[in-house]
Amino acid sequence: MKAADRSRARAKLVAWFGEHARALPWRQTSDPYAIWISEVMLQQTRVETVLRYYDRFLARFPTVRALADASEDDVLSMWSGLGYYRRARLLHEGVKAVVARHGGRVPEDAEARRALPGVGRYTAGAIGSIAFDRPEPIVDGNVARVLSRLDVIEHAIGTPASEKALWAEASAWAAHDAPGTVNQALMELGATVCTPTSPRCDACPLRAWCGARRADRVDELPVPRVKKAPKEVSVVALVARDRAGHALLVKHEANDEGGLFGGDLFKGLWSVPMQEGEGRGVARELAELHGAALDLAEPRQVIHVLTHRRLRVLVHQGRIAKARGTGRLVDPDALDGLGVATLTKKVLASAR
DNA sequence: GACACGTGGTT
DNA sequence: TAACCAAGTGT
Repeated sequence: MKAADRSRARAKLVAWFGEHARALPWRQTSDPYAIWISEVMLQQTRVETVLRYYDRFLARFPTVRALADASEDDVLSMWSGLGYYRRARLLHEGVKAVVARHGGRVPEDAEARRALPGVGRYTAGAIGSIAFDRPEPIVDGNVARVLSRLDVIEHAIGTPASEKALWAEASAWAAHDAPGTVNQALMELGATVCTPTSPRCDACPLRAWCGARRADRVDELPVPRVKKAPKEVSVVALVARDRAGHALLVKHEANDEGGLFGGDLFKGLWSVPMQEGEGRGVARELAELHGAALDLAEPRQVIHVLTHRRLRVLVHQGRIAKARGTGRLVDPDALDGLGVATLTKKVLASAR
């Protein structure tokens, strides 16, 4: 888009945002720490979902120092159910780095911000523009869609050519007054008007400058990247209870055995013993490993879909007297305060 | 550069 | 209902 057009379009967009911006909690603050939290929570996650976590998380960890001083267990417990748990671990590392390197203040310097764990190009730009009013660009899924349509960018999303064009254009949009407002307005437009399907072009403040609309190609843009179908994986889970009905939970740590649960998946979270595989033999191994006795009952099935995997979990039941090692016996109805993935809750619910 | 990393809502 | 997708990052 030409600079003169962009200038008029920006003014129009900012005016539109002034009228139509949703009143979201992270828009009521200029605290860079609070904005950082919101940006990390919002990664690949819907606003409505984040609304259930944001205030609670900030109340528990109101400052950089409060979060830096917390245990990873406590951080993950407040993140429980939000998904992409590595975000929480990296955020925790990030605030610790802010304490260690920057005296507990989120750095205004762009390079210093970008160097923090869990702070990539997008998050650095979001904090910089929104909290510090610095002319730094952002490109998230919304901005990518808006700019792809506006400028008729035909390269598939995620390709180097597309990234280059989008960040260049986003830089031009942000290189003026009120970059934080401009950036948020671009995202808000993508979230509420320039939507993936059924965009409301009639209500769009930028329709006069939209190349896709002019060419009647709004539905063709942006060009999606090709995705592979999730692989189906069989998993055996063991719900072993003591006489009080408490179930054995073990902390999920990376190991060198590889396989589905040998990597970063659910790392640091508590779960019932699980192992890739199928059949009663695998269940018996799991039970033996943890000092439990396997029940005769047929396993229940739980389907849980991740981004790249479709998990078919067969939930076996067993009995146990005492937890070994780092295991703990936990009341399945009192999981608050524990970092637990939704999969674990589904597995426990299937075996009640 | 492709892939791993969660979950829930929408179509 | 299967597919898609939502304010990405790290390896």
